[in-house]
Amino acid sequence: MDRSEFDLDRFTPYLLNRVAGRIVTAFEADLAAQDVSLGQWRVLASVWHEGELMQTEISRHTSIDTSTLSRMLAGMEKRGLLKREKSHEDSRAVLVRLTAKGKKITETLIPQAMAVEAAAQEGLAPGDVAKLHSLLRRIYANLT
Amino acid sequence: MDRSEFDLDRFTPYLLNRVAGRIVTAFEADLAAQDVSLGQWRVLASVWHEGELMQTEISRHTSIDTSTLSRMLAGMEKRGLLKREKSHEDSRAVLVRLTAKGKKITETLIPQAMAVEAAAQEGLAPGDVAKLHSLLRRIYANLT
DNA sequence: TTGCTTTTGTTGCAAATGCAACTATCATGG
DNA sequence: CCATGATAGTTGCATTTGCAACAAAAGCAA
Repeated sequence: MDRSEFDLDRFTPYLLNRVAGRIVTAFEADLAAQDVSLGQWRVLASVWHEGELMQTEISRHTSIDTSTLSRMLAGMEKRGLLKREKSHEDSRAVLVRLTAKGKKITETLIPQAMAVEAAAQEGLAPGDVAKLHSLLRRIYANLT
Repeated sequence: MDRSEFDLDRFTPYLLNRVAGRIVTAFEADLAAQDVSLGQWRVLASVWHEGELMQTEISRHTSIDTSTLSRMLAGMEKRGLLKREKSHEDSRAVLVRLTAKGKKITETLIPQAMAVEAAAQEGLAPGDVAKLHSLLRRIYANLT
């Protein structure tokens, strides 16, 4: 097989992964300042955004395995970032909600995350961000 | 803070991560068929593409920590996928090269990876892929 | 109702991960 | 040349991860 037939620099998954890695790196200091791991941040952002979520839904939003999530949420609850309580409609399910402390930390991190996003998108032409989002959503849908 | 000020569905890092996760999922069966982990695939693809790489360079390409990589490469070498030999120019460095077996497995996976990419990009207008790559490269450069 | 399947969440356990500490080598400034 | 700092790689060790196996609850079909 010839090398030119597979150029990593034109391979979408590679480019995506590379960018995602850089974004994480750029955000790591902010996370560390709040003593929050990347996974925990994703949980906080998801629950903050949705208001209330079952663990399975968090898992789908964050791609974190449910077993990992179970233990991660236990730790976050012990630390007082969120609380878990059994759902009334489905007594298998556990509903996760942020505490005031969890909200506060999340709302500290959100503007910092948006600053990283802004830095990442600096210099893009008007409409480029919308185009990027549109393409990413289409790709996501294609793989569903 | 108002919920509308931070919409995950318009947050670039979230969209990127979501897409990356789907791509990985779509490729997992192919990887499992070769008994290759995601990290190992990234190593194989990088070394195949470059021909020969130092471990540090592999780490930069794949975002895999050097300590993890050290052990991962040892395992891959034991399995016969690659070989490591000391560099002559810099005797600290270890040069990694694929064996015939490693090349063969990689060249089995490459077309499968490209098929996943093609499925992901299905229905995109002409020029959209180039536009996507261009945006991703710009974002990457912004965070360097 | 009963039996079978699916879904939600937790835990055991082995493997993977990543930070520190360390060695060895190279680069640079006096 | 030597001294200092930077870089490449490995290993120790504690934590994290994720696959299996499991329990409990819900859904569904007959």
